[in-house]
Amino acid sequence: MDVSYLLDDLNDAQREAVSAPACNQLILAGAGSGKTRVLVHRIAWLIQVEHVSPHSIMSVTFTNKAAREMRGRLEDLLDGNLLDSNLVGNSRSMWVGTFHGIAHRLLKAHWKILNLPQNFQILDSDDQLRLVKRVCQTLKLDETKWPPRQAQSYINSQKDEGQRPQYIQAGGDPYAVTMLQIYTAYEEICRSGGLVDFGELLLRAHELLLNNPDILQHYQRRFPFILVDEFQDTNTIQYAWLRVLAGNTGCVTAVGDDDQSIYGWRGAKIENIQRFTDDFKQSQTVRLEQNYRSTGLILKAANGVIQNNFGRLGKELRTDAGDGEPLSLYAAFNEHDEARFIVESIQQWVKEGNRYDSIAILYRSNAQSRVLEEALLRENIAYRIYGGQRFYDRLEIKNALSYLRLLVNNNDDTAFERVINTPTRGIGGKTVEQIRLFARQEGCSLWDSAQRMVDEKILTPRASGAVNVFLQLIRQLQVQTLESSLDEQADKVIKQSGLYEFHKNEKGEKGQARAENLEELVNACRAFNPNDLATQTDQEQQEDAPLLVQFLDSASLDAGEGQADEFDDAVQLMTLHSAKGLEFSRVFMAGVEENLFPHRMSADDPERLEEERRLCYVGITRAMVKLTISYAETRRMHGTENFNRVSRFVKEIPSDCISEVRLKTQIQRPLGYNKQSYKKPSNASLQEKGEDSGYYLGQKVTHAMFGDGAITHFEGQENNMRVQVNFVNEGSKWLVLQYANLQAL
DNA sequence: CCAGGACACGTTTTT
DNA sequence: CGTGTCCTGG
Repeated sequence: MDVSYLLDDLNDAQREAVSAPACNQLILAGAGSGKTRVLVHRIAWLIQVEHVSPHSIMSVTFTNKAAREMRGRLEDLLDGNLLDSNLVGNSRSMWVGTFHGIAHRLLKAHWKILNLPQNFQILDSDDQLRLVKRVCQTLKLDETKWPPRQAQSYINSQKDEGQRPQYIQAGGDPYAVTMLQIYTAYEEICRSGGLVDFGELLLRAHELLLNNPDILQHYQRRFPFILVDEFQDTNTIQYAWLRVLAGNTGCVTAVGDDDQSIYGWRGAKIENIQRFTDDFKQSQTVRLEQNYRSTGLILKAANGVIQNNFGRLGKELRTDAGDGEPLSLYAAFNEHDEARFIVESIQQWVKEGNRYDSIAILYRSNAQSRVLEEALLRENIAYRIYGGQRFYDRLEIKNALSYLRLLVNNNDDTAFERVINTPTRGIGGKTVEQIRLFARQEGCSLWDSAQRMVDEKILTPRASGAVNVFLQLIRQLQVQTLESSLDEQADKVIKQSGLYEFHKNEKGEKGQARAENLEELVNACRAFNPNDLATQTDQEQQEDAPLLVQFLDSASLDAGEGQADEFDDAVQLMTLHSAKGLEFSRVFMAGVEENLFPHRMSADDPERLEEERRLCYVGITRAMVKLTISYAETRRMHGTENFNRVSRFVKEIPSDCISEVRLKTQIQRPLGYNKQSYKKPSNASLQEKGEDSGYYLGQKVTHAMFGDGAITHFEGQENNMRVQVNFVNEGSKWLVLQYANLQAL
């Protein structure tokens, strides 16, 4: 059998990883080093050379997008080259999915032993927050003192750490005591209502294996080969689950990059990748350091920055490509100047024959996008913002899905509450509260409670009528869509419930957009094919659930990225976090200033600072051809002017990689402009400070080394006072007044 | 029900 | 400054 296609076109390190005889393997894959390719070829190698049945392989990712890509590329590779068609068919029996998707599947298969209802509901973070709010109300907690959001994140981080409430020691700490109280009550509601949040999926999947030796043994035999992508992003419970599942016999291939670990703040443990070789015995480590994405100078800059981190597993990117253009650094006066500069550079780049969609503008925080958008809008440049609200999280979509969920299961209280008065049908909060109360008394669902309150005439005639209309509507839809296809079903539901009209009539462009999204949902239903799911169905599952149920489950676990509106040729705007995994010919990193990047909140904790540095490394390595870094000397944040210095990360870039962009015209900042922006500073006026010093804004001065210039900013007081001077020949500089020895002109 | 005002808040985000 | 949330009065 000719398997050369599996190793052709790979470099030495890649070949070593693909053909490794070792059981456990850690693949440290630098940015742009062909990671997915290696992973896919490794799986194909196992199947074709090691004769591992696809049935025995599990491949785990973090996002559905990654899972889909993995399966797609694997099928492409195998379809073209596998002669044994039996194996091709079998490749579908491999499990490829997200941690959550696979956990969900385990819970679905073993619902009985887990004491879950067969049709347990998945709570997304929105549902979860509503529930936490209700718990706080029930416990009569002051919402201002104990914000439900905080409680929610407490619960989630406890679950990420594998902590059940009964094992948490609150001690005498009133914060911990209250949080624990909420957690405990929340969990009780979830248990009795058959509700499972995202963290619970992982926690239950872990407990399932831990507490049931026979089930564990079954899966250990079934999956002797496990591959995990983005291993540096695993959290405590995911790592624990993997260790249990692998046991002493399973072979784990972990692919990741400790230098790209940027999700510590949501529970990811970089330690997991660092301790892999200790916990998974006799593993071999392969480093993929050859980069196929960026020019030499971009990589040199990236390496220069990341080498300032301690405790790295060690890796240095290299390329056969030439140096390329140096990085550019632009010191803007303020965020508007920065945006203007970026837009002009974009226009220039496009004039040189490049497309808009080869460009990305990356920033640390979402708030930065507004000014950039305005500048793009002014010049009529199409742009797309990544990572806004996700499709299945949108209000109108959640409403539509709630109707569908009610059709499947009348007793779905979360869905019931959501749509009983959406669109408005005269059922107010008081009526709903009564229904809720009665349900609690009788220990029944909201649906049953509502039905009985109508039947037994407990409600006022008016409320009763309205509630009955709602109950009838749902029943009617149930009957009418019995024979319908999924998309017909969705279409009928959104139209006949009045949801479509309701959203369409919302004022402004919002109505239009929401109506379009609802139509898009129908399209998504039409396109839905359970076989496309990254997690496949197989014989172990007793019987296939109805299509609608499968669709709803997949909607709960998938952001629905495909449904986002995409422009053809647009500049891409996104945070540095959402840029991970992507690449662009031309990258702008904006707002690279102290206090913004690294963010103020991370600056004094060394570990968090290192994570910021990794984020910077991620940003730099997105660029293929040209990287431009910019920062603003003045930036308006939260309504006040901030004077930030260039980020320490810029100083970590070797100086021969980067060239500073000079202003095209000197005295770019007309003094009137500056004065204007200083008209309304609050009491501690900067102008006053300036006057204290004997200098004034706009003052022409001369400096022994830098020549002539004009004062544009003041900062600090007395001995620490610094002034910013825009020099005719040297550009703008901050100087400590005490030492600068300026001469007034 | 909804418009409008007071008020709080202000990294990063997937499932 | 800007946005989102909550509350109130019509």
